[in-house]
Amino acid sequence: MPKNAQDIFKKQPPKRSNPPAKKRIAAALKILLEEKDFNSITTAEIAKAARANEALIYRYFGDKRGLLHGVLAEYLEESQDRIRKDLKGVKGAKNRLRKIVWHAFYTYNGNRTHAKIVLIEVRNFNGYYKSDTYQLARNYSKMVLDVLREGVESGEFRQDLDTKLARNVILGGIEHLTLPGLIFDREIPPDEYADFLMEMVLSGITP
Amino acid sequence: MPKNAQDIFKKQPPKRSNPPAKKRIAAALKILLEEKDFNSITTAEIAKAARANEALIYRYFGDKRGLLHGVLAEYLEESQDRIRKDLKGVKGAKNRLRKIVWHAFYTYNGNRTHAKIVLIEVRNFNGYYKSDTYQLARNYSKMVLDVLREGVESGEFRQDLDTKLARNVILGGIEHLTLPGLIFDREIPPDEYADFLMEMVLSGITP
Amino acid sequence: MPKNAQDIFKKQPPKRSNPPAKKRIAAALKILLEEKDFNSITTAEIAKAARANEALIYRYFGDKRGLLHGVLAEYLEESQDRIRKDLKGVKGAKNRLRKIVWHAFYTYNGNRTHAKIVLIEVRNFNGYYKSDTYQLARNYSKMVLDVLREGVESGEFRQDLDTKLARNVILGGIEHLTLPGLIFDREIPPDEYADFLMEMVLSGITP
Amino acid sequence: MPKNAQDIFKKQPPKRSNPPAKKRIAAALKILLEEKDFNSITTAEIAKAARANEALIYRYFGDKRGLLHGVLAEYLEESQDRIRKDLKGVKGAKNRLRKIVWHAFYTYNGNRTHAKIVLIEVRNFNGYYKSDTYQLARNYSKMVLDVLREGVESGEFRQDLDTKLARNVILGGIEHLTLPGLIFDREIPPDEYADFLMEMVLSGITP
DNA sequence: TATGAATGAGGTTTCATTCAT
DNA sequence: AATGAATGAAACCTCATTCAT
Repeated sequence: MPKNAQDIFKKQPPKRSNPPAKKRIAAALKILLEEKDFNSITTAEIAKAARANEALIYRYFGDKRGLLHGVLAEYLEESQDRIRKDLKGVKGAKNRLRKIVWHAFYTYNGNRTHAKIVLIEVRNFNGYYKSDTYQLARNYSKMVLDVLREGVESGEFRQDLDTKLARNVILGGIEHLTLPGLIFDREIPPDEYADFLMEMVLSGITP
Repeated sequence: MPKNAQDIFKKQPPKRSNPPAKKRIAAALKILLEEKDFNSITTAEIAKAARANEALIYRYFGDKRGLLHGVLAEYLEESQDRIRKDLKGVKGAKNRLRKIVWHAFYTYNGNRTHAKIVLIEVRNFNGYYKSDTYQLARNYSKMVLDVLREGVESGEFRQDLDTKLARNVILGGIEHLTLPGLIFDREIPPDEYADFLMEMVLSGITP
Repeated sequence: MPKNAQDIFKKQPPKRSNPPAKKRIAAALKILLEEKDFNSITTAEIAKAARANEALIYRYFGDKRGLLHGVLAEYLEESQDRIRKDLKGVKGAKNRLRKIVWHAFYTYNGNRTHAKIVLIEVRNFNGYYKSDTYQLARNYSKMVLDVLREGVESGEFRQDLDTKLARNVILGGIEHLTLPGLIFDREIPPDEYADFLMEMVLSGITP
Repeated sequence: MPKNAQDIFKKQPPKRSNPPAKKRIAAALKILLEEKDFNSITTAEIAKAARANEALIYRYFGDKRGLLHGVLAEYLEESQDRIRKDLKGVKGAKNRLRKIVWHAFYTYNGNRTHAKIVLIEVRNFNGYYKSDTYQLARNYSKMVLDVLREGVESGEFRQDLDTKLARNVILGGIEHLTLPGLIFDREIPPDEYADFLMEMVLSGITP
């Protein structure tokens, strides 16, 4: 969004009322999500935490659910940007795959809110799988698939590998390993989990 | 409208011999929990499903949360009874431990509602860890601890084993393995998971 | 001293047995409808006027619209009962038709709220034409049709009369004549209007 | 749906002589009034349809109601100009009266929005009868009165005619005949209705 | 002239809970 | 033991209107 770019150059020191309510609202939800689940957070609470008028939630995000999607979309964009950047220097399908997987654990570990939204909150919503946000979420899935295909082409992975199936196993594995840490509020060690998952998967993937 | 259904029960002579409303209410909640989470179930819904008056929930269980605890307590008693019975003929700490662990997976797999309450719903409540129900839940934890101590005494397990820590690892492992199956509604194979967990744990426990 | 008559109508704080809130709510809406249109009446206003809790509107009538339908249904039943009773002694299709038409004007004139609901408010609602209340409203239409058919059989009306069309003309005429009086709050003289409409219609109907 | 309204004002070429926002706002309301009643139209909707900022409604028209009055005033001026023009060549009180009456039906039939505002929307507002717009609306009433007086003077109408009363009867008749067509969205045939009304009125007026 | 941001008051509706009998 | 009636608090959401620029 060009809005972001503008804001960087805006005069921020002089006036305190500069951060627009939209940002404050999104930020407020993020903070509140650390403590309770989305359904038990009220719009009044969000507005109060954001020092914004309740109606602005509806102006900016359509409705309460839209706000959650908005927050998720932000997270997804950020993390996918970071992955793409980090992936730049990495050569070889295995290495790239490990980087991607590691990134998932790393992100989920460092940003529990992001993790909770993706793995728990959003699944309740009917419309989610038709939403724009879901399309964003699929980018990640696409990255994994692409790397798998690369690996098959380069000979790093089995020629007869069913890449889509393999992708599902990998994504399922990530969820599998992340969830307990998320719910019971324990560490989700990225290196350990990434190694574990890679080891499991590679023994079935590599030729 | 289900008014008709109610009337059937209403017009009965003041003789008490039918299944009391208390049981019907608990049963109703169990059924409803199969489909939605506790917070989205309303007391009106419960009462209707139980063909009971809403106020009876409060007479019998104090409040909505009390009802959940009541249901959980029932489940816990049942399953702990079953474990104790099943454990009768089993000799040896390892065997007994495996039985206990297997039972957990078996119960969670067969009774998702039980699993959900224990692993998800109940954790939201502040008072839970001071409740009677929590004491019941600790019995299970106690069983594991006792078996571990037995094993240490009998020499089946390492003499220097920190039994409390080991218990936590085991209970954590059970949760760990159960949760994804629960959330994503997949199978929780008791034998496979019990074997897996025992193998992992034993290599660290046995002398 | 015996309790004075006033107590019957006044609110009786110590003991209940008041007319139940459901009735008070319906009555309150009726009164409010005399002064403003349905959309500008708030549920809070209704509840206050009924000295009842706002939530009871939803318990008893489902929603605000349901309340309007409830009130209308009451009116329809009352007035149709009265027509049927009044029609008992009347012989001859013409006479019966006049009685029915006269009744419409008489009812609309005496009960502006009834008239407003039927002729104005209810038409905005999408579901109306599929509602039970609409079926009730059709009874009236059915009465007119039946009388027209009687008249055709008895020879009072033309043998080749399209009774359905004639019914529509008559009902349209009633609305046509009623509306201005309704909107501009003028008299809707039943005799005069009934005569006028009958004369217009009969000259096209009689053989 | 109001989407249509938006499209009407689609991206216009960057001509500088654009109709200013004030006109676009008034035009937008006119279009929206064809589909829903004034109360269900939101200022946001109006602004969007007009591709104007919501606040401009307040700059140009004071408030939402002021906008309605503005639109009505426009209509009234247009139609009264037309009447005056059409009346130029017409001789004789009867003929002039018929022309005026005919014009009312003609205008109402061709411009439902105009009709709705005059006959329905505006009557809810308390202040209306003290507003400038109401004074405009009285011009029409004045025209009728003037023609009646002319007729009395010229001997075309009874010498003892109560012209004010007669005016009311005529205006009432126009409303009487217009409303049903308006509400039930049927034709309002100007010739037929004008003839009918004139005939009714004249037989009581002519000496 | 025009705008984006913000707001307060109020809308309908839901729900856990209590009370009188 | 059981019920129907009632309730208060809060939920999500809408809208006309104002303000700073």
